[in-house]
Amino acid sequence: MESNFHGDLADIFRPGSVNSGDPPGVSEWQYFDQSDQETQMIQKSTRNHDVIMDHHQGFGQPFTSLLADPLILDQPTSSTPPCFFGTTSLNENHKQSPAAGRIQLGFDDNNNNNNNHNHNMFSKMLQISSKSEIITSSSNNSSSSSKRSLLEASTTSLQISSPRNPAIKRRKSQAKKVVCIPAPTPVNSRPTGEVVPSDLWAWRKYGQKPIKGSPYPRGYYRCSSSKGCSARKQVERSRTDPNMLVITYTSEHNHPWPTQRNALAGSTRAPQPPKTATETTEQQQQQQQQQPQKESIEDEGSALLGGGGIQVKDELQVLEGSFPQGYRPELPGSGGQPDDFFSGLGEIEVDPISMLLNHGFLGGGDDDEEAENYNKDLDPFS
DNA sequence: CGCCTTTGACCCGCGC
DNA sequence: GCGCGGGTCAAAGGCG
Repeated sequence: MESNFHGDLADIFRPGSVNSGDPPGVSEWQYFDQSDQETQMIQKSTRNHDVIMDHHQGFGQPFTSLLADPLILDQPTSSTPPCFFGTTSLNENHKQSPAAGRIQLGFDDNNNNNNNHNHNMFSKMLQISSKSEIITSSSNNSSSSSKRSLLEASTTSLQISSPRNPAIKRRKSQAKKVVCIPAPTPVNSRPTGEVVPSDLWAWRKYGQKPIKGSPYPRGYYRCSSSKGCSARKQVERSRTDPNMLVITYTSEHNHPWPTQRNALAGSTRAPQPPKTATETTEQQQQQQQQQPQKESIEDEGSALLGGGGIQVKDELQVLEGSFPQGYRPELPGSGGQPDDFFSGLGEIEVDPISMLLNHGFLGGGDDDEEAENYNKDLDPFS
């Protein structure tokens, strides 16, 4: 696996069979060189799921550590990853352009499971191919039953393709990684309406643009954990499924994990438009529940990116152990509030500690270097 | 004070 | 070459 590793954003991985001792579907990774992606179209449906991800620290360790991200790896109670992790040089994954990559959402387009985000955030998948459109499995020939079977079979299909020209020449053709995560449901959302699978980086929103053809704007974030860090990401709702958020990572973090989130200073507030400043939490919550589809993505993005809010900061302190290096979904009922977090834990089917243990992050794991680093630097229990 | 979000303007890649 | 549209900049204002 190291032989082909180029160390660039194009290097992607999937569960394979490399390491031993890790939980099934967790340890074994194969990487794909982007140059081969065009011909190495990955389309696989296995009892385990395919996850394509970055091997090195591209986009920061959140990706690197996805090897151990409980959201992505096999869960004892869930079998499909919450989203797709892949690399694409294409800017507009949604654009139905021949040059764009193709993302296929493998979940039921009828949103039959949308209400199950709280309990099965992992029951969705994406496919990427060389044509850039997001299509749901329902748009295929697959019947709803077959789709259901697909989910219930705990399979994940994934297609990845490279851009026509693997060379990174221009901004729009930069290698990117696209992550799709379930958008919040009203029940699962914070008072401001956003889900908080925030990673450990501090992100600062620097722009937002309406995207043509999409009713949802796209938020632009850059890493604020370190000055000069070029890591960026974009957050937008999926057009095909508003319940999914599409996060596109660009560039890499050029700094280690932020052990102290000084960058979050001044961000200890939930992002709220001025008009809602006087609203009570209950009022906001009611509004979110009443109009969940109308909520703007920027709030979610802010939460996703750790862009602000004391909720995020506190969660970082609490959740780092549970979701050490990847995304941390807003837990059911947590509302993003630290006080509610543990109540939300009650709905978790898997003990976070167990998850850590299972993934080798605490104690008995392999001498996984990242796990060690985690234990040193991020383990709140140490 | 420092960092945040917001938002209009500007830049620039890309297709025609 | 032109225009569209995505990406970025930077000023303004807010919050802890």
